[in-house]
Amino acid sequence: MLDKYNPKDFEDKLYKHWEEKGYFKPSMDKTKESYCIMMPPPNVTGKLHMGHALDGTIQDILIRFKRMQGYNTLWLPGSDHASIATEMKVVEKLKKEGKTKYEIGRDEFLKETWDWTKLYGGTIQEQQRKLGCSCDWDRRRFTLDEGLSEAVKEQFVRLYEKGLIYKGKRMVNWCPNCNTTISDVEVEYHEEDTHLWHIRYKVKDEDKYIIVATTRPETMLGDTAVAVHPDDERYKDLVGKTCILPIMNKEIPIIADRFVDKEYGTGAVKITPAHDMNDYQAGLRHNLEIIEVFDENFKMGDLVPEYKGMDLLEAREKIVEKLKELGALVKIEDLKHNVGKCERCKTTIEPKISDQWFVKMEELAKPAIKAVEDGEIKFIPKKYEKMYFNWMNNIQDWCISRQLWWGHRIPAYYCDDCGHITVSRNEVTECENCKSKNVHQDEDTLDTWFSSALWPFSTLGWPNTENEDYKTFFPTNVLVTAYDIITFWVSRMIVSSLELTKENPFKDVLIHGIVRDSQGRKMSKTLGNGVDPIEVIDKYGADALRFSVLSGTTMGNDIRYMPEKLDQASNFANKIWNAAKFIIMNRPEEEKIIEFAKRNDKEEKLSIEDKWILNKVNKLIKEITTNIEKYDLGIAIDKIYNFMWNEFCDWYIEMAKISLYNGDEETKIKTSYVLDKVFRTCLKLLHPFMPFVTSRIYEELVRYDDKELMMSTWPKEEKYNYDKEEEIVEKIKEIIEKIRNVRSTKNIHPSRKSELIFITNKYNSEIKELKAILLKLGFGSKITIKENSKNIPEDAINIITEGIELYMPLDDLVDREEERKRLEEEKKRLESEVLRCEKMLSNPGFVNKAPKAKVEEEQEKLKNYKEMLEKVEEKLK
RNA sequence: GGUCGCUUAGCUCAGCUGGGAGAGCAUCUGCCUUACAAGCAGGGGGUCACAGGUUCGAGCCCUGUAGCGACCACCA
Repeated sequence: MLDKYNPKDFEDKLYKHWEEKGYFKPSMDKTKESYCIMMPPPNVTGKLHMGHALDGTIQDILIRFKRMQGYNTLWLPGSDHASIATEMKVVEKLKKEGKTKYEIGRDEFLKETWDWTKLYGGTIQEQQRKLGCSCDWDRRRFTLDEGLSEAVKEQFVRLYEKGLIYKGKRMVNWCPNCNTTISDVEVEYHEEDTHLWHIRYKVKDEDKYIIVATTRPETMLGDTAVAVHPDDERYKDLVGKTCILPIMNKEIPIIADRFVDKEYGTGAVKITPAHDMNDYQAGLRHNLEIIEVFDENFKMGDLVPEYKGMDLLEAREKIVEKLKELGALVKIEDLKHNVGKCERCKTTIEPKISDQWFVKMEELAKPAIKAVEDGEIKFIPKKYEKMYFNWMNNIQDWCISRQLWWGHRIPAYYCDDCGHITVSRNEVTECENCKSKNVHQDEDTLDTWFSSALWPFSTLGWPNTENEDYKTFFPTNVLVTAYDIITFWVSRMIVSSLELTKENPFKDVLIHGIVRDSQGRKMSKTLGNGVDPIEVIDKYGADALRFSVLSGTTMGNDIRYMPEKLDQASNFANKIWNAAKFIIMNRPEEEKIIEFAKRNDKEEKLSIEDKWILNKVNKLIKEITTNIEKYDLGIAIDKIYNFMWNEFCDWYIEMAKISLYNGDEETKIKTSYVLDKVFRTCLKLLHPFMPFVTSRIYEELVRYDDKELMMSTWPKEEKYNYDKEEEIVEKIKEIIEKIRNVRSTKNIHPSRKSELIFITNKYNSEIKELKAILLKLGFGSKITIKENSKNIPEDAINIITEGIELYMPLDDLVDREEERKRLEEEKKRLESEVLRCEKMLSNPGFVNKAPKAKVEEEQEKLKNYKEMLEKVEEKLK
């Protein structure tokens, strides 16, 4: 029995039950088409945030929908080792204990980290369970699992053997705090107030100076050139000469290079190849010496003994002072400057030259671009394809090595004797070149994305492609994620999959937006404006949370978290809960309903309103199915909401009360049957969106079989022929609404009924048939049907609609003056409608060029408006 | 700087291949009608950012302007 709606009473219980029953597992039915989604793996030690809640809800809807449609569905969950994030947390923990990772050593550190992930690794999964995610937990994977680690090695070795992975000296972003390389996409730029120091370098053997502008005077010690733009008239005669670097008193060349911006600063720039990306590139072009100014800890090196060991900012001051002394400092300009910061720890990024591993991307990108161009992989919404192409067409080589311990260690082994590098799937103990036993493995690990790029297939056992899961579920169907990782992740999955499996990893890429706070700001730890989905679930229930992140949204657009929406959602859950209570409360014995359902002549027993609601829910099935297939989830859920609340509860249940309260036994059974059927269909359509409340209610409906809602079949459209009935009931609804409107504006108490006098020759029998409904919902005391307006009390309220005219005698309650005013306004309205139609129809362009149906529609409207207008005018005489 | 988006009711957002502007919340009025006051019934409220253009017809298509946002690149 249903008591009061309280999600806590059943949500956890139901989830446990589903899991125990094994409902989340694929059926592995060979006769059925498979449908597979790989859940984007959250950080192993992460906590669920609103983004996950949205992402999980969308995927769960798709999986539950396809499961009900009979597909062999797999939704595979898992987690990501998140090298930097996790390692930093453990480093912090060690710091609190007064230790560093170097002190305890690599093995001990990894052990600590595994313990850490085991301690916190289950949190997010428990939270996903609370959300209702129907994923197959037994198949969950972790990027550092044995199998997945094999896959990572396989990818590395294959790409290396094809010459697509290389080791190179490159200028990389170095975070001095994390002590690791950071990829370009992990650098955030923040604007800072700083200065532009103008320093003059004396041109050798001439009485001229060249003035350079720099934001980092401390790097000048490592300058190996000064560059100007080749077309810059100011400096043309200096190119090819040399100048003297102050402090160092060293001769450096003046070169011309196109990368220099003539307009910026002085148009002349100092070149420090060791500490600036552009300078490094320029250095390569001009064969400049690379002189490092800093040591490996980013303190001053020993170029000038005086500064050795100094902090960079301190050194900057000293050097500026010194330049002042030397008269080399021309001026200091204030400047707002974008400084690269580490995304995680916010430390200023230093460009650094180091040995790194790279993946050559240009060739790999080509088939990945083509797959999307050819429509084999579709982005939804399509606009994100542009983002993808934009990235892929300007692709840079991917730096995959990280100076971290937590992750997949690079399977490259160096020979201490001959320097040869051996790359292998297996541990190497002997140099393949010189057979020396003095080999050691690369100390670095691989970028986390290098392993998550394999997620769609490494999780299914790849490189073993002969196993059942791989054969059944790969390629997968849809990838669901937010737009912010299209470049990091989606693009790399497509690349890796096409290279390694020769298949597209998925068919559709469903992109959703980001959940923002109520003021539209990104939710972030530093702002402290994050909303904990678990707190929301505790307060409103998982169904409400799921509803609130989807209702009224569009795929790809950001979503603002609005607590009011949760009220709407739980009100809705409560509403259908109460509708269920009503249906059950007034229901005859179930057997009688089941028996009725089996009758061949049951259609004959149905009333107009039964056929109306059946026809409407039938159309709804089609619409919702199409909407979900097109990923229009926000539209779908709002349509179900609207149908259940406004059509089913507000209209059909109110109509059904008449039969249930006053009808005979057979009518009651018939009505209960229709209530059950329509409501059951709605629950099925709603189930993917709000799985808990729908399942709980479904248990209480008539039990035709033992199937639970989530394992029941998705409703199919019936071949009804009830359009006429639908039209009639809609007409009656229109009349009832007009009656209510008039009564409401006149403040007539509901208890005050009136006679309803209809004048019609079109809807005669229908009015008779729907008499009880008109009386109840239209506050009628009696219904009379006439053919003309003779003998009707003069002061009766008059309502005119297309085909039906209605009079309500309410003598003492009617103010004649007011009633006249009301009719005047109605007249005005109709006149403007007539005018509008006439205007359109008198436009030859419209009549000649618009589709015929549209023209006829307008002609029909004009006719009806004119008829109604005549009647109103007559009334006003 | 490049690319992509957004601008619709007081607020948050929908609006399908162009054919009379919608929802939720808020607000106002009237109702405790035996599923639900977490409710029922009714109402008010919009120059669809601005300016042009295409079209018989534009919230929707094209061009431009303004404001906001995201991503990429980069600023010596």
